Amino acid sequence: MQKLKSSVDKTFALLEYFTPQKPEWGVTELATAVGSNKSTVYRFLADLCKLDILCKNPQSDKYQLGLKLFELGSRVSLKSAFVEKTHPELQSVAKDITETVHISVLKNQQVFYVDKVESPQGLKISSQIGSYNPAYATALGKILLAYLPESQQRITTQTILAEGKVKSYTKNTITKSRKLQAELAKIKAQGFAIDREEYELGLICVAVPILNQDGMVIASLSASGPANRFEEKKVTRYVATLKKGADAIQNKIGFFKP
Amino acid sequence: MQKLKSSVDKTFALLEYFTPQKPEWGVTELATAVGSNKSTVYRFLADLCKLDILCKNPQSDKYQLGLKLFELGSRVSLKSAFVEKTHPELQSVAKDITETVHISVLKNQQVFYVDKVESPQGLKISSQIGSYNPAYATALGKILLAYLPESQQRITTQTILAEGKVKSYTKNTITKSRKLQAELAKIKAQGFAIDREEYELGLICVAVPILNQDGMVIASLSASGPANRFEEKKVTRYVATLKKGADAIQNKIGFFKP
DNA sequence: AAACAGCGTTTCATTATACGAAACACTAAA
DNA sequence: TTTAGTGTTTCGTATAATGAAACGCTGTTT
Repeated sequence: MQKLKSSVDKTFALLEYFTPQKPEWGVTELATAVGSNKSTVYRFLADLCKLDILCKNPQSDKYQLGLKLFELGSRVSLKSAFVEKTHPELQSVAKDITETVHISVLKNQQVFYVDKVESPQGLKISSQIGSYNPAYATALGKILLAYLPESQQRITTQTILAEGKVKSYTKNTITKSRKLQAELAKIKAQGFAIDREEYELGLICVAVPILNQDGMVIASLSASGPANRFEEKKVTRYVATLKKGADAIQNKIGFFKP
Repeated sequence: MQKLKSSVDKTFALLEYFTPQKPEWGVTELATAVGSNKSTVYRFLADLCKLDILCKNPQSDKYQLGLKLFELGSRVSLKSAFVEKTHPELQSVAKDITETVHISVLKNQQVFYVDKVESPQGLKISSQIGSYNPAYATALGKILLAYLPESQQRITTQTILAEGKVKSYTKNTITKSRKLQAELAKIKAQGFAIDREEYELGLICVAVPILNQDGMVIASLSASGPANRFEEKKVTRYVATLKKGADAIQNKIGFFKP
């Protein structure tokens, strides 16, 4: 918190600490976590509380994210213009495939999870709407990269694979530029991407692109579940269902500028 | 913007201007709207843009709410702990009734819309998740008031009906304290609330309470649609379906502290 | 073409406000 | 009673926010 200059930066740096993993903070612990003064943090929290951006959990007497953020989040055009229209399609795809279905966009060279419909089955992957995952290690991400215009794809993959930025999540993770390029070419040729435990062991994911009327990729749609449920013959059926869903979504949203 | 002291206040005061009705702002127009200096507003917008709280629409070159807010909104415990669990129930109720279904909580003595599932029919009401409506003029709100503990109900209704705060939205809107008290008593006796064009002409809404294990009301569930579709005999069936849905939700969420 | 008007953006001296050390008020445990 | 841990308030100082003005664009008007 010491290097950030503007109050705006400081405010949202504080809010970033409120994660699903640690949704509640006391004044002192947060102050030590951000390396800032107790009274400074207190004033921020108190101000944010007055605005309902934060609120105090009466049980624990600690601060947590408040309803105002929920409201502002609902106002984001992505939410109101996109999710509300596409959600029913996700549902019908999820119902058909009986695996968890995600829709994502490329944001800051990463996969940004926009919406999901969970598998009705007990064993399912956990994911957080509004969170990020690496593009090169997921089917959703590889689709988004594969369908990028050529020049943009070159720049993006270079940035992503820059030294020190790649991480091998599993033994299957693609970390070499050569291999990624070949993979992206293959994906574009076949029209879908598959992630065979490249991000998490035991997790397989199939994804297809969602294009706008100009043929630009704007999002990707996926089904994911435990590896043992994803037999080869099922994949073909899943891809077909996903493609049908992607088509329906394309028709619903018409054009869209992310 | 001139009276607000802290930067936190100023930041969120600015964000409040980005509504569904006016989701995009230029620097100059926003500066004049808030009555502040152009460069001040510019710095705020630029800072917020860097953080993805806002982003620039490439088409219009104006600012709009960004993905970071979407992310933060998704992190609010109400969203992750409540909506994700209750949404499937809303769906099955909506499917059964074929009208738009809402779930709401009482916040600042108003009805706060937490989630909705829209009617599949063409003619349906429009509403914004994360927005507020007056409690005394809606079925959702009247339910929330009716099931409040007696002492709290007295205080809340007094505050709500304080001079100058009540507004007659239609000729049916309840604005008199006496009448509201009688209505709330009736609602609690019959177990559901109905709003016959009290908030908007042509709009009817039926609502039931969602209680926690201590018998405290924590939310309300409703079906709403055009008046001509809400015949008397249907209402009974709707109430039954809503009650079943409310029961299912109560079992799913167990206890909950709003 | 030149002048104009409308933006968003940058600059910089002034001043308001955010800052942190310390004190204070609680609560719960030793 | 002491101690240690909270959250909260105070107040002089340091710093970052402020607004007038200038700048650099763009498209329009003369």
